[in-house]
Amino acid sequence: MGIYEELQARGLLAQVTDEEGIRNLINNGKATFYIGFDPTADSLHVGHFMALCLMKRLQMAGNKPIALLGGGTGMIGDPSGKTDMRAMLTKETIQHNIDCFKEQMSRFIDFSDGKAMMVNNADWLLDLNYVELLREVGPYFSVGNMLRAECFKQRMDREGGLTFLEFNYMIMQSYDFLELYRRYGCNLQFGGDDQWSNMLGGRNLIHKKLGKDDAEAMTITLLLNSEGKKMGKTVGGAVWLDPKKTSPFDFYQYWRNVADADVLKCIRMLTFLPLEEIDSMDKWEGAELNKAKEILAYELTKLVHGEEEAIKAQEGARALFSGAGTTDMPTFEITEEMLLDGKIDILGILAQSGLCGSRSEARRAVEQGGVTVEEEKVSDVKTCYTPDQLAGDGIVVRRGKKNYKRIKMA
RNA sequence: GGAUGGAUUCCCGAGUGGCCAAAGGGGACAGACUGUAAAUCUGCUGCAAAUUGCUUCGGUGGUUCGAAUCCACCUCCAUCCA
Repeated sequence: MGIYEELQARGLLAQVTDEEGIRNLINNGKATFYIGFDPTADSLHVGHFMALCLMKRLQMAGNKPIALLGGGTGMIGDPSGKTDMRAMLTKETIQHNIDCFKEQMSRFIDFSDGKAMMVNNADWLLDLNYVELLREVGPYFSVGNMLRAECFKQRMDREGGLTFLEFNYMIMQSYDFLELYRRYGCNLQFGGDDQWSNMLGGRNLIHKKLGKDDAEAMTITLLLNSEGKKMGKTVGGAVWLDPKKTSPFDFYQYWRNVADADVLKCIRMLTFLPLEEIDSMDKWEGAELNKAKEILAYELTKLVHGEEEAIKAQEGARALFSGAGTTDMPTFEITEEMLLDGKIDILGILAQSGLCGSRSEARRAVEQGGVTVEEEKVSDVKTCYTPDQLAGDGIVVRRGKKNYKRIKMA
């Protein structure tokens, strides 16, 4: 089975410009392909992770990846799939984000010996001259076609509208493809399915401008959960790959908690487990799926944070949820200033430690029976603790089912 | 530039002088049930020294005993016209 068939079997492919052409290209390791990353934050997140995995798979099949960092396009902001206009980032922020991305990426992709490249489109986009650009690519874009693109149509109907700045994003991205084609012989572009129209723009530009028709495009299925929402997002924001922004434990828990309906899809799309093994899991039902979730969480944590962290997260989670020994958990230290009359009440502990957002929230949690200390339910909001009780290993405070913290004196 | 309609709590959205910390829904959170899932049911959802007090309805001033609500100016947004 070639890489193309494998990608297909894993459900990763959404749309392709030329099935036979692309199959031939990547199965024989003849593709030089690129994926763009917009440096909108200082860490990659789960959405990027899929793209990285794909790059890795293709690289293993002998193709050459180009990671394109959007230092130039980041100055504009992609309107695709966005309700609101993106905040404009400063040059400095973008550069900082690019540096962070580079570091994280090099852990997944092998950049040695020219096996992969990393380029920044700021190198060619920032120096463009407006009139020259217009003359060079302007004639090849039909405004009618652009407006027909789904992403623009949606934006036009929504509040906020579409600005000229964003409208130009497609042109910039198309120009990228053209430039990479010229410079490095890049003949394939990958991207999220929401990028489809932008990618076609590039392919089209190469065709019309250079008269070449060997540039292809291909999109990855967006990872949606069974409710149709993008995965990798929590209320608090994205699930990051940077352990400082999303701890390995939280990362593990995110995957441990996916809905039944989504487990197998995630395993198939995100892990490197052999397909036969995954197929055998397909039959699992009910409580057995819990095993699959553990596998998913473990495999992904291992890929992103390494085996050691994955084991730690798994053991920590098992210990916590079986109610047994709770070795590894976040600790919060109470300082002298937090004490009142030589003690601190439960509301203070909850609010100070971050287990609750405010004392009022803490009060509610206690009143509803959602707070336990050392596995004993706390029912009185006035319960107080003295430094003696918090000495040594302190106490384990839990809010709800999944939020634990060890509280002790500083 | 002109006309019209808007801005309410995490989001959508009601409220058009006191009964308003502000209906309803969504989401989040907590409880029950479970499998760390889903569905369902219940509670809860500004802050605090908590039968009370304080701060909130785009911004700034004003009218009034009393303003999310009325007036003036300003900012931003949408739609139509140019």
